Amino acid sequence: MLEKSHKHITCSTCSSRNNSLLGSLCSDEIDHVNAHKSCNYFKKQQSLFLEGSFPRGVFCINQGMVKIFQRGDEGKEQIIHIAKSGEMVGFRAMFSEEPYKVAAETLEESNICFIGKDDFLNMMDSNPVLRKGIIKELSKELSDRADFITNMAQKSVRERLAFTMILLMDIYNPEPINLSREDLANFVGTATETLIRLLKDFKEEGIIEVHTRKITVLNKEKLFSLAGK
Amino acid sequence: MLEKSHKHITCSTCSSRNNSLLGSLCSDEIDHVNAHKSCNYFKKQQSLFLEGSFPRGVFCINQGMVKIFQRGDEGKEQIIHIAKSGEMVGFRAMFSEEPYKVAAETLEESNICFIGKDDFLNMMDSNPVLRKGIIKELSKELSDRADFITNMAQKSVRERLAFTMILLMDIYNPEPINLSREDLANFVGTATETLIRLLKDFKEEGIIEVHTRKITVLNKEKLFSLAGK
DNA sequence: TTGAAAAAATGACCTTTATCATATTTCGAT
DNA sequence: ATCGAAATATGATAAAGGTCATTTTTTCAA
Repeated sequence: MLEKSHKHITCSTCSSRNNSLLGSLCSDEIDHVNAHKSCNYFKKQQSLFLEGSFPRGVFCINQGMVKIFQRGDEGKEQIIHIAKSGEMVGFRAMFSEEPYKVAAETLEESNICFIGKDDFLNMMDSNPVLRKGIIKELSKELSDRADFITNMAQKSVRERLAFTMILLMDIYNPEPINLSREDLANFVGTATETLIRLLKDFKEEGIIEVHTRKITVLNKEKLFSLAGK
Repeated sequence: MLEKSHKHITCSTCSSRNNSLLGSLCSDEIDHVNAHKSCNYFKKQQSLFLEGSFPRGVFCINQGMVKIFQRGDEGKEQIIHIAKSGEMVGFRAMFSEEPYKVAAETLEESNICFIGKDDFLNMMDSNPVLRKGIIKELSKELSDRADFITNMAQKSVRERLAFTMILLMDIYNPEPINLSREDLANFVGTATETLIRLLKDFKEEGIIEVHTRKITVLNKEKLFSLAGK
């Protein structure tokens, strides 16, 4: 259920919170966040923050999908991550006290809450569980990005597409993957034309099924063996 | 001055500590670390930890260089980072409570201290400045890796080599860059032969000067413009 | 419902870079 | 100082994937 207005989403009953970094908050803290946050409805392709801007707080995805990306020299996007319900985005640069090096934009209409920087940092100071959760999250993402780099450096586009589809399958599960060809190409790190050709191959090999933008994985095992994992 | 034995290196007088994450420690804490750490002399190409092993503490580089890398499917290394004096390595996976996804190995003979996991985690609990420093460091590295990914995805090998040389120049400064062609190739993410050919080009264009393994940058500006930054 | 614009698909071509083979130089142990 | 092994260098070739041009399909607003 998507709230189309700016209606308030109550943290204490937010189903996305349980498996999020804020799952550890006690009811007092939840109430405090609830009182200090703002809730917003985002249209498709609406920006949360831009490369170069300064972090003013964190975004908490109640419902929807957000792409985190960088723009390369010729304006081509490189998607670094796709965040879904329950994830928080925008806090990395907040800690490093630097302007954002990445941008964030919704991939579909979304309900996203915003917690101000000070509120969030205070919570981190007073809540060791939250703090540990965040440190753990940052560390995990560092690992993921190391894998990403190694994949980029050593794998063919075909292998990377297989790898990316496995990631996306988990993110979109149980729905089919739903991304434009261009976004998909920008996640895999290839030209849109090349991506389209490879999708056709995968389709012909019975690995996936495609209905316009919606991609369903039919043969997960084959995908794993292609990705070389 | 390199200690070739296992002689103790005293934290309170360690010159590498000032600009390190441990710079914020008070003298009591320093004494505690000093009493609980171990110091080791590492030969060239000696391993600190392997991919797949479980973190037991953190390594603190007093003197020397350490490469952090992953091994791809065909055994080819992808270097993710090169750490120098003052840097700490091995703590990322410690937080994420997972086995190491990267390995660490000295590039030259080094003096490296080791602080056990419990000692380190206790320090983090009791020292907010250290904690903030670590969170900031993790966040910065996440940014750096986003840049790394975008570079890999969108830039030519030549551009990436320029970018990598700028990084290495800062790491090795004021010494010349001193890496095997293979390590250099594994950092840039290319084949060793391709790297050698590009080095030759850079040499002919007067951008660098090469004496066997030692590479000196002659034209930093050109390097910047090549790297597209 | 339709028409224009955006997205997806296809084809032809060409550049970049990997791979394999081999020669040359440098290094390190005796 | 010398020999053998490892590292570096170079050449030839092939393949992967990018680019540009064009067509087809889909989407979305009037």
